[in-house]
Amino acid sequence: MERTIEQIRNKLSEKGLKVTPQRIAILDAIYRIGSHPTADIIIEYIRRSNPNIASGTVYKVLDTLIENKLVKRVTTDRDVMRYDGNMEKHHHLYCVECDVIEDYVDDELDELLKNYFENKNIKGFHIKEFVLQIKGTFNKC
Amino acid sequence: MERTIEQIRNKLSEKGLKVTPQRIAILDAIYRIGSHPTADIIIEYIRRSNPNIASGTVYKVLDTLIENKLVKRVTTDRDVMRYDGNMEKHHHLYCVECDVIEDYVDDELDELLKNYFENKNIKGFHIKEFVLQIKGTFNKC
DNA sequence: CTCACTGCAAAGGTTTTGCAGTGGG
DNA sequence: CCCACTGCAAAACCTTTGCAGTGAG
Repeated sequence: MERTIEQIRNKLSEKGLKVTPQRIAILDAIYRIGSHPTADIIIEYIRRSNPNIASGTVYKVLDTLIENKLVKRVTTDRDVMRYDGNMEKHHHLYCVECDVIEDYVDDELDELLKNYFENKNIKGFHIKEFVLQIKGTFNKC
Repeated sequence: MERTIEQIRNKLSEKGLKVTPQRIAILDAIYRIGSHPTADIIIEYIRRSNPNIASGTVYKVLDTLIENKLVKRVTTDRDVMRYDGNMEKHHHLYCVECDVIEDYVDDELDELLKNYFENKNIKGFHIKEFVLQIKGTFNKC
């Protein structure tokens, strides 16, 4: 995944979005922070270099980025939303100790699930996507 | 899963919890509503027969039930929490159209995943549990 | 230039907290 | 009886919204 400022500008304009400093900063923050940050962590991160960004703006931009498939929400069983800038097909490792969420990419697994459910045919339901949460602990925890 | 009032009383006292009318009502509501309700739906449901229950109480009781493994949080990418009274190992079908979440029990799938990851051995991570979200649409949607 | 975007501040919705009073064991 | 639990109300949070002003194309 390419992530220089120039490449962020390109991603935005490819989607027909105006390339504003705020949008660049938010995408850049998500990429740099890496660990599926909350809106609040993104806001704090950006304010270090750009103290004037409004939190309302961050939420609006995140919605826009999600609509335009540049960012995904990460599902958790907490009530604070977390965001993910990796748009490749992947799953997540959830640490139940420290709340860290790490990407887990595994094409073989996707193939396995796809095949399994093709034969399974759940009645009355049409599958679009799988999201596997792998919960456990990192050794360092 | 047994769910009469008497059985609910037993579940509570087995965990060493005081058997209060509020706790019974909340567990009973979750079982009866079935469809992974929000706290708000639980509160409305209970108030029909017990108008005096405080919403703070419901949240406190839900936390207690979760700590004592009588209820689980359901993972979603929304900011409202949903609750699940089915403590058997199972996964969920998520309808992206109508927000319905339905239980999906499949021991064969659990076996498949268990075996797959036993050989896989993710470095630095110790797996405790899998949660598979199966996203799609019900035919009626 | 113009319309989409931002900043600001207020409002909305959900969940948590503190405390006095109650009731289950 | 006593301590855990409940009701009530306020507060804390996170997120959304409205609007006037700004700036990207």
